[in-house]
Amino acid sequence: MGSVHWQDQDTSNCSIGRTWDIMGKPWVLLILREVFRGLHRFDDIRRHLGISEPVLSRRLHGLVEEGVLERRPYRTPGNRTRDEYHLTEAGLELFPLLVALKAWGDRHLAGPEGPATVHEHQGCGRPVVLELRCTADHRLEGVEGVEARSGPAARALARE
Amino acid sequence: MGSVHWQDQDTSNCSIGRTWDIMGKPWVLLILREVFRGLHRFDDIRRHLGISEPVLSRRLHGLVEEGVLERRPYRTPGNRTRDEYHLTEAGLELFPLLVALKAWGDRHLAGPEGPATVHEHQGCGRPVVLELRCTADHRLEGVEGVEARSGPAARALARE
DNA sequence: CGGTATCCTGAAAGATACTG
DNA sequence: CAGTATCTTTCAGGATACCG
Repeated sequence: MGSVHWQDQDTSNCSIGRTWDIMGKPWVLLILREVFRGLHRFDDIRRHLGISEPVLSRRLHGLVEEGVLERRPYRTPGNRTRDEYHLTEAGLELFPLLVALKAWGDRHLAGPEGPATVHEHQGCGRPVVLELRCTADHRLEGVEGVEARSGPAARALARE
Repeated sequence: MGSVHWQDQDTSNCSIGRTWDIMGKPWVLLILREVFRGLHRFDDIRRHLGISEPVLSRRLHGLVEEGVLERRPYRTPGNRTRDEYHLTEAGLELFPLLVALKAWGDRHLAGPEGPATVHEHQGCGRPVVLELRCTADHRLEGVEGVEARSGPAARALARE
């Protein structure tokens, strides 16, 4: 069978689209930002974001189901145990996504004062940046130099 | 008190929120994915995504306005000139964002066949990856080792 | 405090028809 | 081909009330 022409590929099975199906819902990325910042409890997140309870509840459930967050029981003295929401291994791997979002915003949308938060390498104290490189350790300056090719799961686009 | 619609919330002080205000709208990232893939014309994008014309039109206008895309006139023989949509400098800088999205999806949501597209370093042929490092060139393995601190534009959270 | 159930509402996606 | 205008409809977020 002939190879699929690159522009006729069906993108519905694309990883960007799939990830987007989870992360693209309203509030999700903002919720994750708060969890990365160290907020783990329902009401803390709710108050910081100004999100309504039902939506926050729904989103947290969804993220637990997707394996991005996990419940972790805790109890404050005198109260029954409750659940905190923490990032799973998979969730922690979303950090670059947030960094990418933040980096672009810092560069193109920041106010005159600069960013509200900075990420530093602990100990070293230098700013953290995202870098594109290949596995042979060549640094890439941007999209030029990158070639997109059909992968194993490429499918042809259905004709109309 | 006037309620704040979720898209009008005060994200003005956070780069993630600001970027999200643009990129978080439905279809936007998928549209950009197509443009990065080399699709530049209205109908091509429309057919590949299955998006409705009014929405595509609105999104393209928005992205032009935000400085992410620019119109570039072209003409096919015998027809009047039309516009293609191309990434601006700022738009090209969104590439890491798409890579981050794709990388996470490849790792956590891919089917058994693997990814539908692969990005390679041109010439070298090795896969392209996104790496977190600090400006002193220390490679970071993830969020551990990253310290988030208040930046110049930090503001206190308004009391309720 | 940490949610769930219900209802209401509005924004925005899609279908369709039309235009240059 | 590249859109715009209009209309309909759906869906999801917010308010509110309530429960363990």
